[in-house]
Amino acid sequence: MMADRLAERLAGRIPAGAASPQRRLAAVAVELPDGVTPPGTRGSILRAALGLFSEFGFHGTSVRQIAAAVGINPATLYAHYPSKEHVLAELVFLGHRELYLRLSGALEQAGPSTAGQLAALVSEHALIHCDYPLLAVVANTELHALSAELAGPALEMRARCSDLLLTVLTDGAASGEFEMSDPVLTAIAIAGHGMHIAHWFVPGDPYDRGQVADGYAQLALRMVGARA
Amino acid sequence: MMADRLAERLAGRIPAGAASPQRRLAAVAVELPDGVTPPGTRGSILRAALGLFSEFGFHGTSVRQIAAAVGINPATLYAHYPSKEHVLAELVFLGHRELYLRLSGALEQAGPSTAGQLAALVSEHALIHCDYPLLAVVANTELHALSAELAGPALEMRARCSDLLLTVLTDGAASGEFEMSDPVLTAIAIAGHGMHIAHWFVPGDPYDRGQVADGYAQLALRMVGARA
DNA sequence: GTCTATATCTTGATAGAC
DNA sequence: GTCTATCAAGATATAGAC
Repeated sequence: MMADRLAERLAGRIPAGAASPQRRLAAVAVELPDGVTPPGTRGSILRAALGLFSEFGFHGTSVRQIAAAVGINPATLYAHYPSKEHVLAELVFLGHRELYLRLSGALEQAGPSTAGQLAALVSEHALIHCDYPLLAVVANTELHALSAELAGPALEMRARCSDLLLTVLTDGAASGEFEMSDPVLTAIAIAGHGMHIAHWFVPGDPYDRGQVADGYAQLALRMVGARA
Repeated sequence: MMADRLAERLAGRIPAGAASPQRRLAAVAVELPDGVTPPGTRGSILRAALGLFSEFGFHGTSVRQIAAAVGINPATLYAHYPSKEHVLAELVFLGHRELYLRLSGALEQAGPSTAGQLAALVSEHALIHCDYPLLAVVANTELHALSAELAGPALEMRARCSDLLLTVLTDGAASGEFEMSDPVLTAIAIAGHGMHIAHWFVPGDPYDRGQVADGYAQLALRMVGARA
């Protein structure tokens, strides 16, 4: 089976790449969605912080490390951001906004069947976590390091994303297209899949993004008891 | 629907308890498995560190904070542990060992049908995350803060746990009891459910631990295409 | 905007009395 | 085992020259 290597990697017996087996995520490429990276040094700071925060966490990363990764003096960072926390806040918000935009876009393009809508939602959810695993890990696991004020805008986006999924599930249950013993528990389980992907996915090893999206969409349809 | 409050909480509109909505986990009770807590001050340190690490992370918690929570002088901690990292290492290992012990125990008590074995494994996996959410969060999200040497024993336990699940899934696929397009991807998705529970579960709000275990077992059986 | 230099504070960990 | 006292390093952030 081609996926044997992945099973071994997930069991911790094969580290992804040359890294240690207890890394927080398997991916390495530092990438931000198109059109959202600020120009110049500000953007460089954001990308460097993304790489470091995803690997070592917010509290495990110092301003000096970020500056060194960018190739600037630590003091220069403060010409672009008022604090280290504000750098994290921008990343966390970017991640959540991108998620909402892509999920709502996918839902708009889906047809009228709730099964199709669910598949579109779950596929897109998987794809964004394949495309931006570092951003997803930072947005999700470092959100708690923000003050309530700085976390607020991201939480608003998160709430909207939850609503999208829950609406599709309850619609499907109401129309009889789905058959679930507990729509909320099912929604929770499906929503958890995306974040998990960000931790283990490495492009083409052994799956590509499309295979992951299809696989999880199929699983979700089974979970909701969609009539085949 | 009774679970509406949970949906609202997960969307971030109702914080669990009085805490901030961006907490890393919803639970609050600091608990360690029976018979594993060291006696005296060493045990108090472990419990205090568990509460703080789960909330603020390893790098977000200082030795002084741990000592203050225990009611001892910071220097006293070093009479029981050689470093802060060693406190974390003990927690991480305890969590992983407990998981392996309970999973393998559940599997031994299950009958010969692979569907029953899967249900037993998934139920137990859910239950332990309901019972010890703080320990689960620390064991999983702070493992990366350990050196390779200190993380090793926990990783060994983790590998064994992965094997248990993957064996049941491939057995079920071989016997025809299950029907999956991709057993590895399915195993990954099912394994991810447990950790997720540790983040959102609060006893009785609105589910009790048994309902969560049953719900996830049912979902897993659907995911593997078990013949009803 | 970027730098040098530094203020101020907190950190993990140790020495040594009791 | 627990304390007081403290060290040395690293943290975030600022002042001010260019």
